[in-house]
Amino acid sequence: MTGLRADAVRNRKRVLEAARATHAQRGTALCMHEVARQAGVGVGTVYRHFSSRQALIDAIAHPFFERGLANANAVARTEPEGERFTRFVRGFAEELASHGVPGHCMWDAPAARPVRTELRGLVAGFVESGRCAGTLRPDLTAEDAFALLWTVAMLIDATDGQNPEIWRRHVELQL
Amino acid sequence: MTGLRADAVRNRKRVLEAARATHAQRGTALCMHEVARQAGVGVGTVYRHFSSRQALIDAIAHPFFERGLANANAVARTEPEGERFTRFVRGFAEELASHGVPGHCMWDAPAARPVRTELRGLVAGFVESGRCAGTLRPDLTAEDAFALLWTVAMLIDATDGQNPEIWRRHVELQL
DNA sequence: CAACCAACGGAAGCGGATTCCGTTTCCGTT
DNA sequence: AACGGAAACGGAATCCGCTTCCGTTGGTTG
Repeated sequence: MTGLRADAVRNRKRVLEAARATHAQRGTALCMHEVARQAGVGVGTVYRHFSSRQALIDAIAHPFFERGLANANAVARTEPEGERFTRFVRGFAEELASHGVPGHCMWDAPAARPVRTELRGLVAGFVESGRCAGTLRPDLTAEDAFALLWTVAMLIDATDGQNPEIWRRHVELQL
Repeated sequence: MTGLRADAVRNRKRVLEAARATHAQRGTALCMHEVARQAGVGVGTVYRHFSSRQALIDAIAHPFFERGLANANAVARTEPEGERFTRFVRGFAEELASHGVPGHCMWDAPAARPVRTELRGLVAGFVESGRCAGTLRPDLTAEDAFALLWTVAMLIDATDGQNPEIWRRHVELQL
């Protein structure tokens, strides 16, 4: 019982689907009326469920964050200490590229706040492990690591998934 | 003789000045009417001289590119081979940060095309020198170097000149 | 089944870029 | 010096997308 009326639940789902579809072809340039039309609802309805364009985009990106977090946890559990950071970064980059999520959402989306915090903790752990294991330079901070993730995300955004060469090399050079 | 009428020359200059002023306080969020008002001309005039908002921003960024190029040339002339690339990157970053130019202009602006090409050549040279001198890893390509410059620019943009710590560390880590 | 209120739809409002065209200003010519 | 046409100008009008508002609809509950 979410407290939402049945039709509201249905519409919310439709809007999200339409948004994903539109986002898949228009990217972040999706437009609210278009989404509404495709969902078969009025714009007002889109706005009741997602308070702004950005909020909608954030919502689209959300499952991606979840997955990123799950990955990080898996890495923390299964990878050897020295490899955690590098494996995580690679996985993160691949996922980002194949998913077409605008990288900046990751850092801006209020919705992603808790995920981000948790991720930050995990990454800090990876960095620490890597330093101890001697596979990462000893002066690398968690901040640096996050900045690195950020640049990777931006690079992927910018090349729009095309040209995997460029960002793959960037990732490898860094590591 | 530019072929431009005297008033056109005068107005173009005024518009550019107003645009710089507005850009200085509003950043890339500058608005065409505001610029027009401040220049004491109509919006139509702004558009005759700069075909779009983006074109205007590019124009503002132009002197910065020129300076970057001049710097690169200076570096090529005066710095020891092994230091060229790192010195250039540092200078470039500092300039970018203090000038408040949106980094992406550097890469997108059609106006910056020739500058970009020339810069690319110079940077390729720096990379080559650095590799020969043994101060850069031997597998670093000119492409990589450009990607690196790009990420630095983006990082600076993102922190908006604030937080020099972050990007300075990023630069140093890379080098 | 009636009454209430959550949800809906989409027209209207708004802000900012861009266009259009009637008016004004320059400048080479006579 | 004054004429005529090309070059520039100004700014109202248009376009476009996000967001708000409010009258209507139709689930839900007693």
